[in-house]
Amino acid sequence: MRAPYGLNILDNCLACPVREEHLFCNLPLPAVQRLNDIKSTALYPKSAMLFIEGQQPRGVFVLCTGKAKLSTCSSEGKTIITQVSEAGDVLGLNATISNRPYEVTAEMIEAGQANFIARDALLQFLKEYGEVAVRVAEQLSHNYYTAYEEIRTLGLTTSPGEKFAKLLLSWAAEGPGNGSHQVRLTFTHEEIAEMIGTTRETVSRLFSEFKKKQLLQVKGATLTIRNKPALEKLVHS
Amino acid sequence: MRAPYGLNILDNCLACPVREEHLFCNLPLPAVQRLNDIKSTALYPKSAMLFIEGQQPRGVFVLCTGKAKLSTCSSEGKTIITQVSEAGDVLGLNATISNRPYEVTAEMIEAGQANFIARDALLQFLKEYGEVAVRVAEQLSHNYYTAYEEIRTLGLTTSPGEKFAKLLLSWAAEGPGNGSHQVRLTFTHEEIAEMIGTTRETVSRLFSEFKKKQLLQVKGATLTIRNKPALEKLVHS
DNA sequence: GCGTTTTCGTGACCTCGGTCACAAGACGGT
DNA sequence: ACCGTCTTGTGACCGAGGTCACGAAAACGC
Repeated sequence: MRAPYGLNILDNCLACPVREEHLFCNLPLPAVQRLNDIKSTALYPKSAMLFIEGQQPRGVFVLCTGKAKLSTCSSEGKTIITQVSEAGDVLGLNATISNRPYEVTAEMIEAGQANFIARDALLQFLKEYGEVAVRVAEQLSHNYYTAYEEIRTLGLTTSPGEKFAKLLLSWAAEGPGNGSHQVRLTFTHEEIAEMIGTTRETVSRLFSEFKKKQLLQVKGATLTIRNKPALEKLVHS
Repeated sequence: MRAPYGLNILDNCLACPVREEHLFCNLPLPAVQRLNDIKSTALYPKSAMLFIEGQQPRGVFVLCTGKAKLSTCSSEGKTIITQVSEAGDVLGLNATISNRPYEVTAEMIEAGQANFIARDALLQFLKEYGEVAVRVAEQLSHNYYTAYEEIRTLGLTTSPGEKFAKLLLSWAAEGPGNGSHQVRLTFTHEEIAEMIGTTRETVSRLFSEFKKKQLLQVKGATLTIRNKPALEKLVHS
């Protein structure tokens, strides 16, 4: 099936080749079948908002392809990006389960497909399939861990330099090969600043500084980490 | 039943007068009965550690009375207190569900009773009683919200003054009467500093400053908030 | 191609809050 | 009452990083 944004759409969860890699989708067949019935599939372009902080929860989005950034902002307009979600992540789960407003805004930063499951349908689904409830608990627990990692970064790391090094290492870790030193740089300095809670200028200066120290190299959109041990040392120095 | 630390122990969950007020304990009777069988009750003095960051999860602690602080610390020894738990809270749930090391240290700051449920028994319990799994999901979701609030505080609030004001208001909110302006001050400046991610000296100065500005008053262990609107204004200024 | 908008680099300045140091209370044990 | 330990108050210093300002470079639209 052809679709906009130069992407293919996959309507049938049962035919998803990577289903079993994803915590939430890796369910017994009958459950997947039911899931397939209650979800609605759509493609979202870059910059599309799946939901916005403060909205009443309509349901969850299972990200099938593409990437989304989760952010929250203060009344004065300061924004932090708390997470970048990838394929397999379930967005809006906490809000939907507890029926509280979405605590973040989810915006696509790379076009992709997401399957929406309305709140009522999800709750019914949980009741019918006990194993799904357990899976949801696991997913929530996982989300909590991610949030906790964020707290540790924000609360225990003092200098922007340290946070920046931490971020670079996390990119390297999730890259292909699991220890790759090459990363595609898809964020603006502004966005990076929002991830580590500092200003654009400081991020710019950090890039200069790290380049000068031979810690990294940037060519076009490719970032190469040249001295991983040094970065690691920076983190818990 | 009499017990040490000048406290009474309550062995029987069914006889707990406040059971229904607590998210996790407010279960159907058969489930409570089962819960009562698998838990083991103990009293903990002030400074007792329920579990320590990094330990393999043994199980969860349901706090019945008393208070516990949850904290995490960096390799360099910097510590942040992420939460102060009270009666009804379930500690160590995330680690236990996902079988990852406890992400925080739980230390009693006020002596009290806690019911321990071993991991195996808890998982078995969840399987047998579907409604408990849902309750666990709700609890996890609630934990997540708390964590998120922490992230917002750490990430979006710039000045220590603002965080301090926020903390004071949160104390006022959870005090008796829900809008009480009188709070018992049970923390040292050092601990407060760890809650808002600053230094002891800064907390001391903030107290002086806020007293001078007539925002609050301290007499013995009683803290009185004298100008709540001004504090609120400080928070999202 | 060219004009517009977004993103990036860098210098100058200055404030806030961290660090160090030391003294004064508070509290508890004997 | 005396002494040791823990907690609190405050001054002096200083440096990292936020803010402002401006120009260069890159990306985008047509």
